[in-house]
Amino acid sequence: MSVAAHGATKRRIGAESSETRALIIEATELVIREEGYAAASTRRVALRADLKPSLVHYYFPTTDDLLLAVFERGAAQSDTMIAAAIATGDPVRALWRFFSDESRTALSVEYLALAIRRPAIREKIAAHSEAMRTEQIALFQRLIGEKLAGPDGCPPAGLSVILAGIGRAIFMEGALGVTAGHSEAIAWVDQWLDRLLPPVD
Amino acid sequence: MSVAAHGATKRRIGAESSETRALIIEATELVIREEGYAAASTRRVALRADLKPSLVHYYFPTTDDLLLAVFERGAAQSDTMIAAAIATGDPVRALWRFFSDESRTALSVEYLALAIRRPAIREKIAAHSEAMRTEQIALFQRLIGEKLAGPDGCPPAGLSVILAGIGRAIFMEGALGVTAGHSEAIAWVDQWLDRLLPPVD
Amino acid sequence: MSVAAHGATKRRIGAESSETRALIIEATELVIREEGYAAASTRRVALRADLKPSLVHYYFPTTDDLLLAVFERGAAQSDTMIAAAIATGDPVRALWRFFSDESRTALSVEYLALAIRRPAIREKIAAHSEAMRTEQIALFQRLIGEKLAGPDGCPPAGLSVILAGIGRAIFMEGALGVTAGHSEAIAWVDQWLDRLLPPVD
Amino acid sequence: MSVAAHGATKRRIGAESSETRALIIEATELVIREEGYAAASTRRVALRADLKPSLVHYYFPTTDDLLLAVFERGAAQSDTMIAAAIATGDPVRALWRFFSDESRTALSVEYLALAIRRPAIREKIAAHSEAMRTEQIALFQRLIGEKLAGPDGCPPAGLSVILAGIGRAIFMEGALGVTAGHSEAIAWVDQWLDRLLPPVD
DNA sequence: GATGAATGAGAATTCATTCAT
DNA sequence: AATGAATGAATTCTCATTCAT
Repeated sequence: MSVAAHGATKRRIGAESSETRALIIEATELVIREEGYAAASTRRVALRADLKPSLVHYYFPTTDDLLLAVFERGAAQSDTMIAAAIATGDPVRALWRFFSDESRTALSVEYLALAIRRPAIREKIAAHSEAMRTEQIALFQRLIGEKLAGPDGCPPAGLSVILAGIGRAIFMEGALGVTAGHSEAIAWVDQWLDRLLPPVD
Repeated sequence: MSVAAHGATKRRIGAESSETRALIIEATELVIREEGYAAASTRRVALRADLKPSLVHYYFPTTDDLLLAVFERGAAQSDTMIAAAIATGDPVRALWRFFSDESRTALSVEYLALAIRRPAIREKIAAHSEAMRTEQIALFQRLIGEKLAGPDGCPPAGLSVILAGIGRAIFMEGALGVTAGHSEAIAWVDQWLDRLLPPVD
Repeated sequence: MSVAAHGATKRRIGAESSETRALIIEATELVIREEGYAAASTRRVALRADLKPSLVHYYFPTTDDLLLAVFERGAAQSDTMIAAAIATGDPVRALWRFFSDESRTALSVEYLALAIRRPAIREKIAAHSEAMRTEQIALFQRLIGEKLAGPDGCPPAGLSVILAGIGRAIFMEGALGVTAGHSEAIAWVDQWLDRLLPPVD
Repeated sequence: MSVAAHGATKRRIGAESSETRALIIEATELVIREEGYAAASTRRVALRADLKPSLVHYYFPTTDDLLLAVFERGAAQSDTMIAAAIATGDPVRALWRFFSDESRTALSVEYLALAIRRPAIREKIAAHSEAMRTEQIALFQRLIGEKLAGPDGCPPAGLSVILAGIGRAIFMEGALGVTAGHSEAIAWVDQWLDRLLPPVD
């Protein structure tokens, strides 16, 4: 995710490497996580980071700049986690676990809401989602490509959508306090994956 | 305390039937749909409805009151659509169609985001989600209860979560412009349902 | 206090005798007592009286009309209490007791604040204060007129100011939580009155 | 948590020394004096100071912050005046003069009304009143402590309450236009003080 | 690098008042 | 006698952003 590195779209004071910059991004993510994206204002971020509001603007001239940076950092972390999952001996199940309970999911819902309101960010989010999807499809292709023909089988592309969708649904409903059917859905996915990818013991 | 003869106890200004009231709710839903729930401010709603902001407050003293009314109307519409789906000869597939492409889904995502931030509304949304889920589980139980044992089978409760989750994921990603894997996921669900509930032709 | 009776200054719907009218006045005094005069708005009064806001305006076209009516009722009650005090065998001490702990004092502070903001009401309050003072001076004149010459003595007019002032000060400070010196001041007044008006036993 | 290096912890925007800050406080006091504490709104203060309302909020985030600052400045001025009074050769009479005609009294009544409604301010005002009282009691103790036994005598603590109470009453009534008995009360206090503290000529 | 000052816009309410029925 | 609807003004507060130092 070196998307921002080449940039300087307008003016980009505050080197990418600045500690203060990192502090601000960290604080922003915290605010979003705790109070929602709508609360990610210059003021509140500054308060949380124990910095002056002006300093936030010094590093991130516009709110979009800030939000974008936060998203990019989050996306990079997400990428790292996914890469780690893929690097395990059982990538599909590791991904499924990532989708269904990783704390990243909380943020991804906020980003989604954010995307609807901020065109500048929407693009980045869409690009990142697309890239993740493409990568996963390739992975699944390698791993279960030949299973497609089975009566139970699923195209790799579909599998990615299905796992991500069910995982996110469980998280989102859980946030609301709705849990009926969750354990059944999880159990079904587990068994389904067992059929698609018999666990090697 | 028989003082309350004139009865303003709950100040339900603007009878449920008021035209203006309906107009405001309509405008609010439009705003939410187009600009996200965070945009549902008195001002913007009034602008869209071509009314004075004060009038919006006359009918809905607080923003929560307004948002709640909008959600309730939407939930009622949703209920009607679901009832219609259930009343068809093929309720499961009708529901799946409802989940995956009904325009209601757009709003349901906004409501979800809303619920996370507004406790007053969260309760209502959670209650409604829960009720929908319960109803669907009962329905699926009746229709596919005996299929549970099959190798492909799925507990009714899980099925509700899975269909809703995949449908919502497809819609949400679609809103972002991400579509990879969607048709494959839809095709898979269709075939899966064919196995669970062989279509009667 | 039949000041308002002849009136009809603008329009005076809602006969003086109406029960609803009395209810509104009662509710307004309650609101003022509990939340201060600034809270005495049409809405809040209506809420407290469990009436529709419009009805309050029906009886009291303007807020000044309402506030005036409330003050007048309060002044009348105050007058009654003072008359009762005077009718006792020991009018001066009864008055002193009235000044120093009657719940009326709470309201009188609010009315004072009110007077500063509402010229229409200021006049009435000033007139009432003046009348009370005049009446008391006459009373004190009758009772202690001859004491003036004593080394300890006090002109009747001054006595009225002094007793009212000390009483009000004790109440106002008490509302703040400041009580240092209060019991000493009260004791002093008691002894002073004993010297001015030896208690007849 | 050594993060707080840059230190915005308490966000004390606008150093105590700022000219604008002083201007706002000055304007607020003027508004309170002329229109009562309830009129001390952002808008009106800004108007009086010929500043934008936002700027007032920049210096005083909440109305309580503003009101508190104004009170504190006033209290400081009051303290200075009292200190000056005490420093004269005849502190009791100087204090009595301060109580009965200093323009500060006008504000102190407003503050009192304010204190009843604003808990945040109440504390400060109560603390200040208490401190003033304590200081005066000590002073009076030193000056007239031995007079306590006299037939005319008054405990120092009571004296403070009495002088302040009568002074404030005269001022408050004066503001309403009521003056009957004032000169008599003042004359009586003067003579009383002469007996308690024979003037040294 | 960093920061204080300033500002215009907008948000959520509250209110008094008017009017038509 | 009573009431629902409507409205303009005010209030408190939050925010993004600009600018000068």
